Amino acid sequence: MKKQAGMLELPVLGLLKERSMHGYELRKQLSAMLGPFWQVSWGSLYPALRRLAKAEAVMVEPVVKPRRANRESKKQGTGTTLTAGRRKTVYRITPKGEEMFLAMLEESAHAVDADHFTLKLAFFRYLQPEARLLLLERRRAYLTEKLAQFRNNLREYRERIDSYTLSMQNHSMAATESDIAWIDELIIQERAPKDVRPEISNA
Amino acid sequence: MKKQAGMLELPVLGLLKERSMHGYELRKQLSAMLGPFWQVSWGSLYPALRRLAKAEAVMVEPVVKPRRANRESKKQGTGTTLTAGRRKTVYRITPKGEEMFLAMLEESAHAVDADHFTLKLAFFRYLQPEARLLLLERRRAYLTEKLAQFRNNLREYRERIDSYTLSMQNHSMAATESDIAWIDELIIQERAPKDVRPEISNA
DNA sequence: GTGGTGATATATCGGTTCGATATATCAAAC
DNA sequence: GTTTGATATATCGAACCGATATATCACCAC
Repeated sequence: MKKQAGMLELPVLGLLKERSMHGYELRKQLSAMLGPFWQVSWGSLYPALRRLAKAEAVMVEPVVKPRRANRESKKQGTGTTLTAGRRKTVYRITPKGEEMFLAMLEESAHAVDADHFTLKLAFFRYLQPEARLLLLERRRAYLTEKLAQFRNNLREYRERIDSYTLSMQNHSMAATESDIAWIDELIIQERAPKDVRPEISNA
Repeated sequence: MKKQAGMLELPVLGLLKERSMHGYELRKQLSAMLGPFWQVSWGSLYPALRRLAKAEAVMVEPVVKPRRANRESKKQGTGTTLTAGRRKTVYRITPKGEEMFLAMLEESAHAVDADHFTLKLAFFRYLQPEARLLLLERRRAYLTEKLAQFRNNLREYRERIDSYTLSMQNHSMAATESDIAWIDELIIQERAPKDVRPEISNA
C-alpha cells in the first residue's frame, strides 16, 4: 500500500554525492528536488543517516562552531558574517557509498511503485540510456497492469460501489493513464538521438 | 511523505458496518472498494483487527468449521457443498465500533492527505452534505497550498534541477491540478440539489 | 540591551506499517 | 495420488511517521 523499505538511502547518497551536507539541509534539498509532497520526517532521516554511517557509506564531520564573536572581544576580524556558527553534523559520502548508490540505482527490481520510481528518476543522469529505458518500461508495465486490475475490479464490483467511490476509482484510473502517457513521453525522449541535429530548422 | 497513523481502523469498521467478515475477505473488499493500489499487508491488517477487538469496537466470532465429511462417513447429508469448511475468524462491529466509525469519519482534521481523504470519501454516504463539503473544501485548500509550494519551489530551484526531475515535478503539478479539478466537480455535485428535477428535459 | 519570535539543527520515543515468511486447509487440475 | 493455487491466519524485524524535546542563532521591536 504505502512505501517502506530503506527508501531514504538512495536520495541521501545521491545528494551527498554532489556535495556534503548536514541533516537539516538534506531535508530541504530533498523537498526542493522532489516537490512539496516529499517531506521526510526527522524520525526517518536521522536513523537513515546513522544506518549509512554504520555501513560506512558516509563519513561524519562534526563541525565545531566557529563562535562568531567571543564573549570578551566583540569584534574579531576573522569571519564575522559567516553563514554558520552552530553545531552541525556534516555528512560526506565515501567511495563505498558511491558504489552503494550506483548499485541501488541500477537495480531494476523494486523500482516499480510510484515513490521508488520517483527517487530513481531524480538521479537518472547517473544511468546509461539503456538502464533508463529498462526502468521506464518496467514502470510502464506496472502501471498498465494496475490499469487492467482497475478494469477487472470494476467489471466485478461496479454495482456494489457507491457513486463517491466510483468517482474516486475513475479519477484514479485517469491519473494512472496520465502517468502512462508521461512515461511514454520520457521513453520517446530517451530514444530520440540527442546529438544529431536536423539541418532543416533554420530558425 | 507517506501514510501512517492508524489508517485501517476507519475502512475496516466501515466494511464491517455493512456485514461481518473475516480478515481475508476484508482485504479483498478493501481492494475492490479502493482499487488495486490499495493492497493492505497482513502485518498491518491483523494487528489493526486486534486493536479494534481490544477497544471493543468489534467482536470476534470464531467459526467452527462444519467438517464437510467426517473421517468415517464419507458422505453426510447435511451441507455437502458449503462454500466454507475452514477455520475462520469472523469480525462483527459493535455499537461502540459504530460510534468510533462516525467519530473518525466526521473529524475534519487529518483528512487532508491523499490516503486519508480517499478513505473518508469511500464512506461519504454516512455523512451529512455539510460535513462532506467541509472535507472537500479542506482537501481542496490543502492541494492548492501544495500547488503554491510547487511554484515557489520551482521559482527558487529551477536552475539547479535537471530535466528528469523537472519533468517529474511538472507532471506532479499537473496531477495536483487534475486532483483539484476533480474535487471541484465533487463540490459542484454536492451543492447541486438532487431532488428538484427540472421539467425541461423531455428525453 | 533585552525580550520575543521564527528559522536552524539534532535527536528520540511510541505506535504503525510493510515485506517476507511460516503454516495450514481445501478445491481443482493433472 | 499429488502438485498447484486459492483461502486463511499469524508473526517477525526493519523502517517509517508524527509528535515532542532541546538548543542555538538571527532579527526585529521596544
